[in-house]
Amino acid sequence: MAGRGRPRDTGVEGRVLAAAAAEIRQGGYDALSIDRVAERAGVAKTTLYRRWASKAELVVALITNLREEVPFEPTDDPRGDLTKLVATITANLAATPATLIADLAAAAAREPRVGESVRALWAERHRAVTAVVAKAQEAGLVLDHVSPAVLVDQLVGPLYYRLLVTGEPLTPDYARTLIRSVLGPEEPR
Amino acid sequence: MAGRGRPRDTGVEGRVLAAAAAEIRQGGYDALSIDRVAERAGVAKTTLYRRWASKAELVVALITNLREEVPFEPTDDPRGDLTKLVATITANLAATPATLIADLAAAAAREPRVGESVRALWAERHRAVTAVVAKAQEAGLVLDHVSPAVLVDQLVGPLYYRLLVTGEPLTPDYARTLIRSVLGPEEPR
DNA sequence: TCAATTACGCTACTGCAGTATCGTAAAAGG
DNA sequence: CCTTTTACGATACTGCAGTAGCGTAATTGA
Repeated sequence: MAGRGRPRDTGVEGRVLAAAAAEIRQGGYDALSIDRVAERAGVAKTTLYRRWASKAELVVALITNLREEVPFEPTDDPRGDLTKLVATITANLAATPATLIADLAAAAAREPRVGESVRALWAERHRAVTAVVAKAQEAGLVLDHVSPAVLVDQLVGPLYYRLLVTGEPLTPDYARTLIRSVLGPEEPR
Repeated sequence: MAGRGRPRDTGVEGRVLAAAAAEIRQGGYDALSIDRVAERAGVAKTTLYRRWASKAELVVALITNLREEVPFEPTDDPRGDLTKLVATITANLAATPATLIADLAAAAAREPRVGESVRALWAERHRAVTAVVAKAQEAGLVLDHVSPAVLVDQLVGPLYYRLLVTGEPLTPDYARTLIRSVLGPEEPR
């Protein structure tokens, strides 16, 4: 398995990601300078580019790395599940600087590889939301003519729309409003 | 009105915008280089920066300039109006390179002034959609508990979500699906 | 005519992402 | 031991956005 030549320094990746994390925490995407990260990690810039093809790919790797997957356990209350999921996504987005999301989206649009990575980041959550929506539909909470995939877009899309386009705040209340708009007002049991 | 010193060269703005338009048409936001635009317009780079504070502001001015306002005339068929509006927005977005939208969103997140300009660009359309949605609600096509503003987000947000996040295509069919999802299947008269 | 004021062009600069080149270090295989 | 192979560090470079400084052109007011 190990090739012929000099082996890769296994410490590089960790040191670079740590340095990058420290830099991006204070100042977002722009403030992260490849030169500074390399110096901070004690690594040559060229070595850094041997691991990640671009700044965007480094940032995606960084986020993938930081991200702790919170596995979602569906209960038998689809409405509650959906509310919780959307609230979590809203809170995560609200806690992330808009510039970071926007810059990643821009990089994703430019570089196909980054696009794939970003989509892979969201795939799991997207699946979770879709599953819960489908379950809600089975439970009769959603009209039959609605496609679950489209409904997911109509729940999550507005969050990005607010964050990236209108600039309106992402509040927990807005998340609840989105759910209500789709599922109707809550009925007392 | 005219100040004391040397008057501004009134031709600069037009020449720069024309040069910028020519550059951005082939290659998008990235390919637009301020240096090249300045040279092409026969204008010093510093003069260019005296008119627009950043590349993003120049691009916003460019788009504002190119944009021909298609005034929307509402009929007495809210569903038809809404379908038409969303279809138009979808077609416009689909025809615009994703990188341009994403880069503008990124610039808007970074520079407040650009954010205002971008939002001003969309304000008119946003108002038009909101008005039609409100009319649809009066006509009984939308349930009462739904807020028009939120419904607009749920119609337009998914378009940006697809364009910037999931990368899925923006087809006319998708626009129709969005409408159906919100207003229900079309009822034959 | 002359000073003040404002705009312009020009040159030079910083910091940035990304690339190319080259010498050298560390491993494997002969 | 020696060659091959791969990784690394260092330096230097390009093109970019944006800024600073300066000399000069064009206008107004005295």
